[in-house]
Amino acid sequence: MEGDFAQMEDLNVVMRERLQKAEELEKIHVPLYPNGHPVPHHIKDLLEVAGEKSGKELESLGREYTIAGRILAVRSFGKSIFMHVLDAQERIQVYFQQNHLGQDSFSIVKKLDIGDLIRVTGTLFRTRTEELTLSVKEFVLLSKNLRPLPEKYHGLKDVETRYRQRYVDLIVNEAVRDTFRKRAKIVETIRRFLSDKGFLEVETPMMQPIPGGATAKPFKTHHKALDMELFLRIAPELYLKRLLVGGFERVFELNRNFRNEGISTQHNPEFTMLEFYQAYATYEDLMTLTEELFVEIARAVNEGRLEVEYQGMTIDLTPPWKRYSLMDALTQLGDIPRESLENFEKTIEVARRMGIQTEKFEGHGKLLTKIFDVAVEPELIQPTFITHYPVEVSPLSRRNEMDPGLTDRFELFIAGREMANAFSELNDPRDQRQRFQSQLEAKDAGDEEAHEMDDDYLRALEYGMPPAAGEGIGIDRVVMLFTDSLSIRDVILFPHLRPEKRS
RNA sequence: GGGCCGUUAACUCAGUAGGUAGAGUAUCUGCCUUUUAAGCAGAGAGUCCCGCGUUCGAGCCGCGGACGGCCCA
Repeated sequence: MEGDFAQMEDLNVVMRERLQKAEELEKIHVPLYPNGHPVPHHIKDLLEVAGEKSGKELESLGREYTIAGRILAVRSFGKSIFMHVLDAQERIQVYFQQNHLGQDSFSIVKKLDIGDLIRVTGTLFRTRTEELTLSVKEFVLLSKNLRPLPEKYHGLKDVETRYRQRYVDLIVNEAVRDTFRKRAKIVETIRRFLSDKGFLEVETPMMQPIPGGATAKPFKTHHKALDMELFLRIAPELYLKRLLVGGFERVFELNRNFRNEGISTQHNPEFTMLEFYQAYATYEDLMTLTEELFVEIARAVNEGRLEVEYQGMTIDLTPPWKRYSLMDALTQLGDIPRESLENFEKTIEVARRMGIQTEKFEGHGKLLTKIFDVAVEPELIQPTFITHYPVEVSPLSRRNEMDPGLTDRFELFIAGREMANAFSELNDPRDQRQRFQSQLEAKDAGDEEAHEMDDDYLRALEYGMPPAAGEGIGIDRVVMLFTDSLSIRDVILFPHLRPEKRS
């Protein structure tokens, strides 16, 4: 194997020296990548044990601990060496002394590099500056570093490198580790919240013959053996509602969707979505449930506080949140006179004046939402539900009983962004068929994002779907909110980037 | 897709008027047994993103391209 090292590319001077050092270690029978060295403690445990104990108290304990981690810093004196070691949660200083270890062993310590993974066993004490430190009695090199870590003080800043080599970003940037721990905590909280309420977690197809449940451009793929076209899902919605027909009354799925659209600070081609469906509930029930869920998340990751600092704004999640119908939002928050939105012609005029591009296939309802996106959405900093979207833009939502041109639907906005979309579900197969039909007409007129006809979904509805409400929540955006992240790429471990060019 | 900005040593960054590149960290050598951005002395390290052009001469100016960031659609 050792010969292969020579084949590693772009060997700079530092790497060549590390390789040489590694080979010297092998020559004196120090394995570079051994296994079978169990690690009974975490640094966190040592910090807990030490607590406020004085150096004397610690030394009188005399107890030995074994931890493992990555060397982050080395301060070497002639016959003693300090290092900082980082494990999955914490870091601690370790101290090697020649007269404790013996000359042979100490000469190996001197060959250790920043970036190496080591296991150390020793006792706790405090230095003159009261820093908790492990005095090493025994150590094992667990994995040799050949590629130097970024600078210890400024760390890794280059955004491109941080995304491409997230492993390095995670090693050197504590805040990044925190963000992804928080992300995990949020996901865990959501799962527990729903499962406590009797929701069943399910997995439905990511590869779908008909991409449905949302209006978006799909990714296309191909199944060789079946010689058929498949699409990566843009939403799990229609499958989850088939499960309501099947008799599960509460289901959820928390997983990836794929949309073949532009990339921005708000959009990654694959993103994580929660969708849940509850039989016998309405969209109004889900507004309350959503408030509850966000409170639960805040309790878990925001030290229980309902005020979240986001990009200099203070967002107050205390329920109940404001509610406006789309039309009220346009007139009251957007300051657009109601008369000028009452029909298609007048609304086109408003859109033109605001510099909004319109397409031939877009009707009155679509225009209203486009005006909303420009005039109202960015202003919705505090959590706000916008309700009663037009049927035209809601092909899967139940009609409002008072006004059949509108739907029993809401979207949730926080910090000027859409966070959730929910509605009472359309379960009348006759109406659903007509809605699909008008989507097909929009498609023929050039709307690439129009919904497809899905005959099996209609067949399912014909068996009878319980009245229900369903909701989708963009998990990446929720994580952005709670981690004060400006870009979606900061909450996705490996965001999509163009391929690195091979030099 | 459009606009603006960026790309220089492994990392963080300087770079004079256009005269073939510099610091700190990291690395190596020497000294050093409680340091912590350890210290002191010395050394090595570059496809200045790529290509073409202007020029006696380009990291720097012009054009084209790649990748990335932010904003807009």
